[in-house]
Amino acid sequence: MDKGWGLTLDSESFGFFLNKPPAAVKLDHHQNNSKRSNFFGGERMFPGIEFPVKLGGREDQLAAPQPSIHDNNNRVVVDEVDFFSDRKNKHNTTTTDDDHQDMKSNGTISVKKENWTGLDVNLAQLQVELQRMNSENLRLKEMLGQVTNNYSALQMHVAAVMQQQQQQQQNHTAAADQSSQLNHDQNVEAKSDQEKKQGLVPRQFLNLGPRATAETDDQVSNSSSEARTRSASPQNINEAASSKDHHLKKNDHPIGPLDPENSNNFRDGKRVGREESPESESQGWVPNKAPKLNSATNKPIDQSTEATMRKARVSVRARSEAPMITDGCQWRKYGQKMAKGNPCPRAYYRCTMAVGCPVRKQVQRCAEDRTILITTYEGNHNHPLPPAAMAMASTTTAAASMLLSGSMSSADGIMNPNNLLARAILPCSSSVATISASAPFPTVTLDLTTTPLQFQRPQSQFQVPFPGQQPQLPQVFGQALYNQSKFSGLQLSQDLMGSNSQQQQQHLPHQTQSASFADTVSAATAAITADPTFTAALAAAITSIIGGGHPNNNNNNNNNSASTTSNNSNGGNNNNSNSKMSGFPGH
DNA sequence: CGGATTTGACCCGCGC
DNA sequence: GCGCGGGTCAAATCCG
Repeated sequence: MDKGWGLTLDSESFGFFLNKPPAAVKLDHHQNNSKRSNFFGGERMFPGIEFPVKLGGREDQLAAPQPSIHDNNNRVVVDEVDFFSDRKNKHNTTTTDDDHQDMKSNGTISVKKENWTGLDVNLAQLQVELQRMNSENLRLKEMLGQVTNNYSALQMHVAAVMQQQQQQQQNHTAAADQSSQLNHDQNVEAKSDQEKKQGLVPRQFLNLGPRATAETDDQVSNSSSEARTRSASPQNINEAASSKDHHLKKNDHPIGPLDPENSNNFRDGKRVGREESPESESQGWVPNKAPKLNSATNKPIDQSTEATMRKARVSVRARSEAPMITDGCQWRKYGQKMAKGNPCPRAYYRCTMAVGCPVRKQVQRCAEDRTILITTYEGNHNHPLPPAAMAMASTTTAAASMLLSGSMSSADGIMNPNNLLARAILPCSSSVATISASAPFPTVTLDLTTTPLQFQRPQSQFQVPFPGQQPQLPQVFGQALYNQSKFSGLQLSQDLMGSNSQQQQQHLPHQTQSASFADTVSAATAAITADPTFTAALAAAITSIIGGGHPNNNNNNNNNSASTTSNNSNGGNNNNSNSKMSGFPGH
C-alpha cells in the first residue's frame, strides 16, 4: 500500500472508532486460544454502532448459560462476558453488576497468581493481537478511502440533481431567446434548427463523441485551432479504436495488437505507436503525431475534436508527501524527463486499467515547493471506473468537455460561472481553478493546496476562486464519462443508499443524470481526496454512512486505498519501489 | 519468468 | 536549418 491517500489511520486513531478503550481487550489475556477474533470481531467498528462481536474468549468457553451480559444500553459487553465466564468457572460464583469493575481490575492479578506461565502466553497473545490490530488498521484505511468517495458521491448526488434542473431551465431560456431573433421567412427552418439545437445543447454535454462535437465545431474553433493544425488526425473513431500501439506487444499493455494496415506508419522501422490512436472511445488519446496517418477517411471536425479532447488537460496541485496522489486508477510509468525550470523530474504514466485506455498523466513536484505534487491528466478513460477512480478521471473528462462546449472560446466563456469547471469543486475545498488559455494545451488547474494563490506559472491564466458554498456543478460530460457513470455511478449509489438509490437511478434521465452525477463526483472527489482537512468531515461521514446501516464493504473495486503506482518524481533516481500496480488490491 | 520500471535515444513541434 | 524542449519508445534492468 502506498501512501497516496495521505489520510492515515494509525494505531492511535483507533480510539476514534472504538467504543471501548483498547485496554479492554487485554482482559481476555488468560485465554490461550488461537481463535480469538480480531479487535473488531471481524465487523466494522464505528462509533455508535453495535456489532455482533466475538471479542475475547472462545465460544465454547462462553457456551454455557450465557450470562448475556449487557450494559444498560443493551450492548453486549464481550470482554466482560469473557472474563466472568472464566471466573465463574473457576470460582463458581455469581456476580452482580456492581462487582464488575472490581473484578476486572483484579482479574489480571488473579490469573498471574494462578499461572505464571500464562504471562508468556499472554505476551505472545498480545503480539498477535498487535498484529491483528495492524492488519485491521490497514483494512480500516481502505475502508476510509472507500467511504471518502462514497461520502462525496452522496453529497454530490444531491447537488447534481439541482444542477441538472438548473441547466434544463437555462437551456429552455436560451432556446426561447434564439427563436425570437429569427424572422418569419426563416421561421420554419429556424424552428427545426432550434429544435436541433435544443437537442444539441444537452448533447454537447451528454456526448463528446465526434458527432456532438462536430455539430459544435464552430464553437470549438478558437480553442482547437492549434490542435487542428497540429494534429489533424484523420482517423475516425472506429479506426482509432482498431489502430493500436504496436510497440507494446511485449507487455500487452494498454494498447492492443498492431493493426497491420498501419504498419506503414513506421518511421525508420519504428515509432509507430505514437501515431496510432489506441482509443476506442471518441474522446480518448489522440497522439500528437497523428497527422501522418491516413487522412482520407476522417472529417476535419472529428480531427479537431479529437485533438482538443486529447489536448485538454487537468492539472491538480496538491500537497502530498506521497510520491503520487491516489486517484484510484492503475498507472504504468512509461517515461521520465527532466523538465526545464524544475529540478524535479517529470514522470509520465499511462492508465493500464483497460487495454487501450488513452489516459495519461504527468507527475512532477513543484519546483518552488516540493511538498506540492502536480499531477496533470490528459485524455479520457475508455472503460468503466470504480468510484475511487472517478475523481481525477472524470475531472479530466470534464475539462476536455468544457473546451468542447465552447466555453474556451473566450475569456468570458472561461470566466462564465455557468461553464466553469471550477464550479465542480466542492466548497469544502480550498481549491482554486485556473484555466490556462495560452498554454500549448488548454489546461485547467485545480489548486488543492492550502494557499490558493501561491501557484501558477507566469501564464495568462484566469484564476477563479471558488465561490463558496454553492453546490453547483458543471454540466460537462463525455461519452467515456457516461460509460463510467453507468458503472461506477450506479455502483456508488447502490453502495451508498441501498435499494432506494437503485430505484432512483432507474428513474433518472439516463445519460444526463448519471453523467452529471459522475462528473460531479469526480470533480468533487478530486478536490476532496487531496484535501487533508477533509479528514474531520470524513469522520463524520463514516459515522453517518456506516451508521446508516449500509456499510459498503463488499465492493473491492471501490477500494482505492493503494491505487497508484508510485513515482519518486523528486528523487531523480526514480526507484519506484513500492508501486507495482496497486490500483486494485485484489484482496 | 512475467511484468513493471528505468533510462538513453528518438521524434516532433516550435522558435530563432 | 538548427537547437531546444516536450513527449514517447523500447531495450535493459529490476523485482516479486
